[in-house]
Amino acid sequence: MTQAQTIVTELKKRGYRITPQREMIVEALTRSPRHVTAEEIVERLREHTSAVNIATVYRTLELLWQEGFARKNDLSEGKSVYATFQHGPHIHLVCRKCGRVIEADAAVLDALGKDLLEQYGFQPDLDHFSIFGVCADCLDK
Amino acid sequence: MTQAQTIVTELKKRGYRITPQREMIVEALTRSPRHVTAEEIVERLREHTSAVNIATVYRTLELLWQEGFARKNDLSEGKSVYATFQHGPHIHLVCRKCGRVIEADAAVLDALGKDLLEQYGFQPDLDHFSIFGVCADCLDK
DNA sequence: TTATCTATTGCGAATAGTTGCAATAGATAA
DNA sequence: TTATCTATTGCAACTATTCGCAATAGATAA
Repeated sequence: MTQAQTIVTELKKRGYRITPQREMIVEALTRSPRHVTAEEIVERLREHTSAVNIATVYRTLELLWQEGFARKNDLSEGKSVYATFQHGPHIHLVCRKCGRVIEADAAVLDALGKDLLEQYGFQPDLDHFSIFGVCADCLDK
Repeated sequence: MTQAQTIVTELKKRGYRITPQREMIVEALTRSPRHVTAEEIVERLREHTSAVNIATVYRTLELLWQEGFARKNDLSEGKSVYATFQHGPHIHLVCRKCGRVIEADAAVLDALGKDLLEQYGFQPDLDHFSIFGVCADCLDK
């Protein structure tokens, strides 16, 4: 069973209807080795089939995010990127001076995740996570 | 010397030109007791003077953020909010299920900030910070 | 003061993402 | 199967934000 099939089955179990559009979007997302934007998903689908409307792609990605099957990430590039969990957890350190994105090990967030759960009962999404700030190069200047 | 004057003086010292628009935007931002959107700034300014263009407001807020005089925050409400440092540090826990925003003490991030600086030379902006996840109520369901 | 240089503004167009609504089509039960 | 209910889609309009470019106006030096 592919990852896409697993997700679709689980969505159905949760009461969502399974449409060809949703199947194709989930398929495209799970096949992506990296983060993708909604626009990229539409382009990829256009290669195989008559286009799926971009509003549907946004709605489906939002659904997948809400249901915990995808990560949503704002890299401050003016658009959101989405991904499934295939590639290992990591966080993005985004420099607000030069815009550079450093990939850091998600392990630095372990303690934070534990605290938030214990103190606030809040389960944070801590992989594929963005933190804004100033990078080493820009600090020197 | 007001906070607005301090910021404007410092901007000038860093080589930026001081325009009436920038002065008014900084003034409006520092007077705001809460987070504000670019649109709210424009409305506030319209009360006193002929309107400042919204593109200028966006550009100025971006500048203030880059220079470290303002926080920029995405609450996943479809718009960014900005604030200065007058009100104490806190973080937002945004539930991706119900959209609820919980304000948490920024102290939970102290250890993280230290780690990022030591391991990556990265100085993160950790007050007025958003973390997405699932809140206690939605976890129960 | 005045001239000069170029950063900043305003405008309108472009991009990213969302939303209301009527039409379509999954899912369920008969 | 077929009918029914309503979730989902597509479309077009709308909101938030950015960008290119010509006009304007701070800052500096003469």
